[in-house]
Formats: sequence, C-alpha cells, structure tokens
Amino acid sequence: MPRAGLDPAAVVAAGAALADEVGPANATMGLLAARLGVRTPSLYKHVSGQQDLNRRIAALALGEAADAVGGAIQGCAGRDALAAAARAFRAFVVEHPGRYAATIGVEPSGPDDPVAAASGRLLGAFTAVLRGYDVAEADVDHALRMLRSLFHGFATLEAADGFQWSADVEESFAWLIAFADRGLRAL
Amino acid sequence: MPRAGLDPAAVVAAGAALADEVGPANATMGLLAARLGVRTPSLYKHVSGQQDLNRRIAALALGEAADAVGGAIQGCAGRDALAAAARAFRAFVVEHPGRYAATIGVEPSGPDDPVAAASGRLLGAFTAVLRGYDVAEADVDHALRMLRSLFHGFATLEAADGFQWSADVEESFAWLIAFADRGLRAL
DNA sequence: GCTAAAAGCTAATGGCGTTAACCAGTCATG
DNA sequence: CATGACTGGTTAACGCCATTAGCTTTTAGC
Repeated sequence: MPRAGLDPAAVVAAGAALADEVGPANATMGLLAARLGVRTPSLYKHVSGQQDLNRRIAALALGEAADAVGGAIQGCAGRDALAAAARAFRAFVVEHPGRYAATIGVEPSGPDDPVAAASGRLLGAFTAVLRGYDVAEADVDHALRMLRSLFHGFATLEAADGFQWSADVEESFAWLIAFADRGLRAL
Repeated sequence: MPRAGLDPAAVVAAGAALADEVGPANATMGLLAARLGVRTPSLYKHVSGQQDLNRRIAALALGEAADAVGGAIQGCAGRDALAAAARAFRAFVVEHPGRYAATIGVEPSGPDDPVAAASGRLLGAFTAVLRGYDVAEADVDHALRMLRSLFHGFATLEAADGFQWSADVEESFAWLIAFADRGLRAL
C-alpha cells in the first residue's frame, strides 16, 4: 500500500480548494480525505482538527489576498492604486469564496500567529494605497477600517448573492471606487 | 402530559434568541428544543428543518432591522437621517448578531417570499435616507449598494472581532458616517 | 539491515439532523 | 355527551460527521 505523501501544506491547499468548490458548509473532512485519496482519520496526522484546518486556510487566504492586492498596486498611486487594490481584492473573493469565508471569525491568538501576520500584510497593502492620498495621521486607522468595511461588505454581499436587484454589479463597483476616491481626496 | 402550545412563530423567535445568545454555529436543534421544554423531533411539527428555520429567522431579522432603521429615520433628513439609520442598523446587528448572521446567504426564492418582502422594506428605509440627498436617479442603485456594503461590512467585521487594532471603534463609526455624508452631499 | 518515527489504516464513540411510527390531548360535530 | 379526526407531542432508529484509540506498514537514519 503506497503512501499518499501528504503534508500539512497539501492538506490545507486541498481544503481551501474544496471550500471554494463546494462551499465552506459542504467542505467536510470526509470529502477532503476522499479528494486526497485517503481515509478521513489520516487527515489528523497533518492537522489537529477542523478548527485548526480552518485557521490554516484563513492564513493561506489572507496571505494570497495580501499578495494579490500588494502586487496589483505596484507602480500605481492615488486613484489608480485604489482601483487596482479594490479590483484585486474583489477578484480574489469572487474566485476563492470558500477560503475567504474561512477568514471571517478567526481572531489571531498571538503576535506570531500566521493569521495575524497575513492579516497584517493585507492591511499593509491598503495602508500603502492610503499613502497616495492626503490622509491625516489621526484618520489613517479610520480610513483603513472604512475601506475594509466597504470592500469586505461588497465582496461578501456579492458572493452571497445579496445584490438581487437589477443594476449591473460591475458598474456599481466602479461607482463605489470612484466614490471612495473622491471622499479620500476631499480629506 | 400537558402540551407546550408551540407554533411556528414561537419556535422561530426562540431560535433567533438562541442564535443571538450562543452563536449561529452552536444554536443546535437539540438546544432549541430543550429551551422550549420539548424533545427535538417536536420542532419538525412547526418547522420543516434547519434550513427552513434559518430562512424564517432571516425574515424575522430583516423585518426587525427594517423596523428599527425605518423608525430611527422618522422626522430626520440628510445627514441626521443617515446617522440615525447607520446607528440603528449597527445597534441591531450588535444586539442581535445571531439572527443577523442568519440573513447572509439566503436568497429570496419568489416575489411573495417573506425574506424578499422584509429585505425590500429594509432597502426602502435606506432609499428614504438617500432622498435627503441630491442623488441622480441613475445613481440611486449604486449609492444604495454602497451604503449596504459599508454598513454590512462594518457590522459584520465588528461582530466577528475583525477590528483588532487599537483605534476606538465608536470613533471609527462616526468617522465613517461623516465620510459617507460628505460623499453623498458631493454627488 | 535495523530500528524508530511517521503516515496510513480499521474500529469505535458521541453528537447532530432527520424520519418513521406511535400516542395523547383537543375540539368540532353527531 | 360521545366520537372521531386532527394536531402536537412522544420514542426509536438511521445516517452522516468529527474525533480518538490502537494497530500496521512504510520510510528514513544509522
């Protein structure tokens, strides 16, 4: 009986992909094990349980999101950077709804927590966007939270089919970016 | 053996309260039944399953949120109305995190769906807020989605402890209202 | 090659949602 | 007042899920 050759990273990656495909609710341990060609209990050799797996998926997703946003804003500033960051973030959530869903509700336990590190990197990318605007030092935290609420809310609602009215979602998103840009510029 | 005298409304109300108390994940059928002084299968006489229960809780929550927001904006206009609506919405989510969580991911099936009706009422309340601003007809839908994303995102992140940095959340929320007000006024 | 750790397996447990089948209260009608 | 149907409760059982325990086999280091 040959071995499958798994390791924690492979399990986490497969779990994230599975969550994207079938939704976080249907991403069961048994399904994941089957996907990896292994019996369910074998997963516990690499991951200490579903909560641990979820944490690791969240860290992976936050890191990937930080990479996507950080990469998208390279060489841009001001409105271009804002638009690039927003589009990169939304694209990530739309393409990877399952792993992104894994990030909500996980609170970093320690400063050396991978979740905290990845979360900080994502935050840093948005902070870089703000540097293209004249935001007073005292307003940076608030503006950051505003952007996070705006984009997280939009992406979450879109992923959950929360926009059931008629208007075009793409157009709304562009409108939203312009709105935020104007507001930040007027600070 | 005296009867408990339940009906669907009572089960839904208790389910919503339970979700608020212990969180949606821990709000199990068994717990709800125990809370109502009844055995688990009895719940299925009033509700056709967990999914149905969740739908009904969502409709209840959306209706309550619509009432709260609609009531809060009575007699206000412009910035006052926006602030009142925002605060009422956030207060509702903070006080009833479980039932509000039940609303995400439920898509109305038909036009006579209670979820659609309640969702429409909530949307109407925010539309009334927008009437206090000079928003072009073509921008109403976009502005509505923007406000929904902003407040939904903020409330969701706050409920999930997503704001782990230092700055005061109250202050951030006030800042966010002022930001939206300025932006809408500049349309 | 030998040994020890790592990685897989089977079996079992307990909790959950759900269904089936049954029984007791309630209530309109004769 | 009796009766029968309906309603709202019950117990028993099933299947799925996460998790743990204990065993076996592969792999890696000496």
